[in-house]
Amino acid sequence: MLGGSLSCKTANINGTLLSLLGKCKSMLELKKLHAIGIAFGLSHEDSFIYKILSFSALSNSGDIDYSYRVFSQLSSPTIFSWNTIIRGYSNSKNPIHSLFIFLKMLRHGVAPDYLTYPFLVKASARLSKQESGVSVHAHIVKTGHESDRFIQNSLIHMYASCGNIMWAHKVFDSMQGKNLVSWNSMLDGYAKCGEMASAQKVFESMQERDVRSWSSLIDGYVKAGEYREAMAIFEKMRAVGPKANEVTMVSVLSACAHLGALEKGRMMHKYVVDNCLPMTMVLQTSLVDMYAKCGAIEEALFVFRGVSKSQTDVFIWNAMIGGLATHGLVEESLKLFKEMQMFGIRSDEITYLCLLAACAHGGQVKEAWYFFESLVKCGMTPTSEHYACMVDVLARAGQLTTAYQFICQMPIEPTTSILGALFSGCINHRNLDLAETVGRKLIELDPNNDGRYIGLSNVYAVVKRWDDAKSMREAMERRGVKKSPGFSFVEISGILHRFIAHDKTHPDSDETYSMLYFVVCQMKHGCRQDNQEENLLNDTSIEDDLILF
DNA sequence: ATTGATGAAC
Repeated sequence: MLGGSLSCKTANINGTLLSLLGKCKSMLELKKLHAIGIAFGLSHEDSFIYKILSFSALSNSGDIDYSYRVFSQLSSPTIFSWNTIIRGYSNSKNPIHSLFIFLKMLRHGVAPDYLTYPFLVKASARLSKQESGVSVHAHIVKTGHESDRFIQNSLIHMYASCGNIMWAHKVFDSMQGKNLVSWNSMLDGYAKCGEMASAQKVFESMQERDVRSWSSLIDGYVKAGEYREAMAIFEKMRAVGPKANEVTMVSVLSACAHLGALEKGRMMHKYVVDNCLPMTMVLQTSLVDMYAKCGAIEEALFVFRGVSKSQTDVFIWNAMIGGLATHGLVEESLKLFKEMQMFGIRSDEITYLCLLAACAHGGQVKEAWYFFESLVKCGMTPTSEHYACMVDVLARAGQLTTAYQFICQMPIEPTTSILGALFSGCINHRNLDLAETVGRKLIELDPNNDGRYIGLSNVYAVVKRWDDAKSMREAMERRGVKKSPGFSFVEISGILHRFIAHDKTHPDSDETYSMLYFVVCQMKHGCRQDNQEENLLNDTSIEDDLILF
């Protein structure tokens, strides 16, 4: 009788705690409720433990490691508890832990069920670890779960994420009753691998398309560098497709950024606001990046300043620091770096790359050395890009010998970007002997890059070694290296204009070229517009410059 | 209780 009344009281407390846990918002609250539960002897009550596990493993404000500590104290966890932990880790920063827990589970003699596998496959996908994905797949076959639609969909995605489109397709083809997720996973797989013709085909054969189908296609075009196509698909989506969401807009903004399409970018920003799309951190980063890349650094700063700094991550700081750096606002970018440290945001390799780029733009050699050294001091390993940036700093500043020595004592083999930076420096500072050595090495390393032959040929042309210049062009032709024309875009009143080097087909071509001469002339002499052509014709050094740049 | 998407530097 007495036991009965006690357990009745516990049941009441349990009920109250369960409903409070349902409204829980933070780990702090959860821990308080957990403590109360333990005090009232509920630490072995299944429903109570499940709530604790699920919140800490799955909610956005959760803490999977806390969840795991609670889990470890259970003497014989149910399959639900195992799955919760595996699921939590599959979404975490360390998806590999899902696989460790899976092993533990097998050793405990607990059989995974149809819900365990999608999480394990997802963990492998997020790790891009095909080997582990295949092991999990083998378990799936062995335990007879091969025809589960959720499992098949996650397998398609996993193989596609690992770059194995063939196997993704095999699973897809074997499926009975494909649904939208199956089609989207296949489409996204092709888009991620840059096989846009196939992605487009899948997209067109789909019976039904949702916002993810459209977003995957747009993002595929963006990743493939086909920004105009991406924008065209977005316009089509606006006309006949579902409403875009914040993920779609991230890809679209990236396309605008690469095109330098400021007006379009502003319109996309307006689209986000007008449609009340959630202003996520990722979206804000894309906006900052878009404005910075389109030359609207003030607007980039405006968006950046509007972000509540308590929620920032390293991405948005890097975008802003990098944006300021490319705008030549070196002081500001270094100041922002200090601010970032004040907010306790840990800088990473990319931050240092941005800082080194800033130094390259501002000619700050001393600061560059400082950053390069602190990168190493912070326990990071400089990548070839860091070396390339450092060489760029030295080469731009004319310290060609130092740059050369720096390259010689690197622990890695010089890449083409490292030597390319030195090569440009040699040309800019007219060290044509070193330019020749480096240029020849570059061609040896990268015989299919047309720019290297042309660059070296131009060097010979400047020193009037016409035969050598010619032989460079011939070597290029002999090896079948295709000349890819340089081009750029400029956006005027929302219309994108493309300029190809030496192309004169644009209706305003004459005017453009006369402006170009004017600008070059001004840079050279600060001369006035009325005698520009005369000046230009009389000055052969301008021709040298036009050849070299 | 399950599956599918997005950001920074070159």
